[in-house]
Amino acid sequence: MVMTETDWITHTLAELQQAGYRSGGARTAVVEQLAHQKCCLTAQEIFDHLRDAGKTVGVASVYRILDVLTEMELVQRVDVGDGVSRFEPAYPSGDHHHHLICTNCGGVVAFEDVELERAISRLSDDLDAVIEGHDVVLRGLCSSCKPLPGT
Amino acid sequence: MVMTETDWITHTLAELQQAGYRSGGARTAVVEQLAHQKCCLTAQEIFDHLRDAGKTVGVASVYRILDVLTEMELVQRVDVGDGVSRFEPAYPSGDHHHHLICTNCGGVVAFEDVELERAISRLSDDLDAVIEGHDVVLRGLCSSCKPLPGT
DNA sequence: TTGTTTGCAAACCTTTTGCACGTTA
DNA sequence: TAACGTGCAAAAGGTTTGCAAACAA
Repeated sequence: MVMTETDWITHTLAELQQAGYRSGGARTAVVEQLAHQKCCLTAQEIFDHLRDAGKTVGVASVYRILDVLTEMELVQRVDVGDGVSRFEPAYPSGDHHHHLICTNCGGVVAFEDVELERAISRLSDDLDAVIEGHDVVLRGLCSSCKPLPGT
Repeated sequence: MVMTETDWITHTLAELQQAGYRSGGARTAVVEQLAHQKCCLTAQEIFDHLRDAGKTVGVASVYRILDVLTEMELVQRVDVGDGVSRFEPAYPSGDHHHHLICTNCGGVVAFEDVELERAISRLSDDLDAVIEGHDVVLRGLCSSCKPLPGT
């Protein structure tokens, strides 16, 4: 069963309410914005999009809201190493993915891989640790930027 | 064959010279500091250590030097997602490792895993991309912080 | 009414840049 | 001597905090 954008919005707002948060315009706006662009949004990007849409939301609010959402694991923070945090909806089941950052065009490509996940979960035994989460970031040339074969 | 700290210092300074860089006090100091603490040093930490050791090195120089070293792949930049870049010596052969960040004590544990590397290198085919590098960051409880079994 | 949410502006922190001076080859 | 390396201070991002006004329950 796949969770749609709308489902995620509903689910997220419900979780917030259940956790005792009151509903507020800024929070709803940020949640909706996140839902619409599934992958890797900068706080600044969210802020800009909201402003373009005519909603007056302070940057600070965006950060505060992202903080709450990340804390509650409703949103996943993605760090690709350029000093800016990105955020994307965390779907409760499945849909666990990682990112390839193109060193040429700067684009972000999402991917998922079962073998990779398997290798990581095996690690908790080897490391004698409790793994709560993980991030994998690949750097390289995306399919559009990679040289053609034979050239 | 294992490269020692001293080897790495020699190797790094030689590479710099070969690349046309002149020798300078700050650069040597940073290289030595990096060699002594193999894992994950913050620019600020390097700066502090050097200052404690009585060497007057500007923060800017530390950043500039780390930049050159990273560019030349003599140093590896490690980003664990807390908004601060860390740096560690990059040993030319083998010694490729990743990090577990303890969510309790903030400690950094290095580890390496063949399966993980294998899964990642397989990905370049699946993704139709040229993978140049990768980072894996695990978050969880390190062996000292994890709850005892049965409690 | 009471405490939360929010926008604004200022503060913060890490990193970068400008520039004059010291150093290396 | 000419160009590079360095330290200092200022600037430049991204993110956080303080606070008073707006708002939900």
